[in-house]
Amino acid sequence: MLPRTSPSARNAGAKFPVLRKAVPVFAALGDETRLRLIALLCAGGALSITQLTIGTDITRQAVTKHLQVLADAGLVRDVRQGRERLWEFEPSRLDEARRSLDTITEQWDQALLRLKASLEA
Amino acid sequence: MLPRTSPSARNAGAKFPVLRKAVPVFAALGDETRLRLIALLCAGGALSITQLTIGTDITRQAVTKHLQVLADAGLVRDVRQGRERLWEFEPSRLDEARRSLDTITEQWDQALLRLKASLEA
DNA sequence: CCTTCATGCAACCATTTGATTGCGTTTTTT
DNA sequence: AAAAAACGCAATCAAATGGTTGCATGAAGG
Repeated sequence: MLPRTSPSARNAGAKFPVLRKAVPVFAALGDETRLRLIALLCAGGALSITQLTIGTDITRQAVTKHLQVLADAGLVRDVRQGRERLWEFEPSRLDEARRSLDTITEQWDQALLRLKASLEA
Repeated sequence: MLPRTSPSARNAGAKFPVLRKAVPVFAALGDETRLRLIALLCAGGALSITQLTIGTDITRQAVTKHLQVLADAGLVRDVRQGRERLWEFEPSRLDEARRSLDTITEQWDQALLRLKASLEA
């Protein structure tokens, strides 16, 4: 394996810095519990940990950890208010993620166009 | 914890079946190696496992496993050709994922509008 | 035929992840 | 001041994940 001739690996790797940045966001969204949290915060404004725990079958600490993952990905933000800690949705990173998907789709469409052109030539 | 009164948990859970379907797709995209594979297949057409391994610092078997994850998420498809197994990008699930992000953003925008309306009232 | 190239399969390993329990701290509330 | 509510921290644990090595298989090519 690993032949020294590299047929079609064209400088791949440092090719998509934008995509790279979206990795933690996708990872954070790739969990049912976390997607549910996002959906809740997105529709219901700022909610506390206790409120977000209600209706789930996991503990408050588990919810806390998921919120931390979402916060690390920049998808939510916490606001301390008295003895409560309210969490709210932060849409900017999600927009970036969607633009990443757009980029991939564009690459794909352009590849299809090139293929089509080469067939017609 | 877990007070029996459920303040703002409004029937959450079975509320977003569409989002639920996107979970494995996001999970598959939430890895740098796999995003790189997607980008390669997206730009370069069908490639073999050996070709996809070139330029990486991981083994062929590791690449195989990542391809399997992508295939389970419906993001890639394999086509056997002689002794080679070519992998190609499959755009439909990615489109679904983008629509999921759109749904979340729409929910958010509507929530903002409701908030604005309630403030003006 | 025999070699080579591309892949498949299985065992194995370290780390990460999702979740728990127990206890301590900080605000409210009475 | 004392009780309760909301939360933080740390230890712990099982399962999933990402990766490896070793060997078997299957198709091309000389």
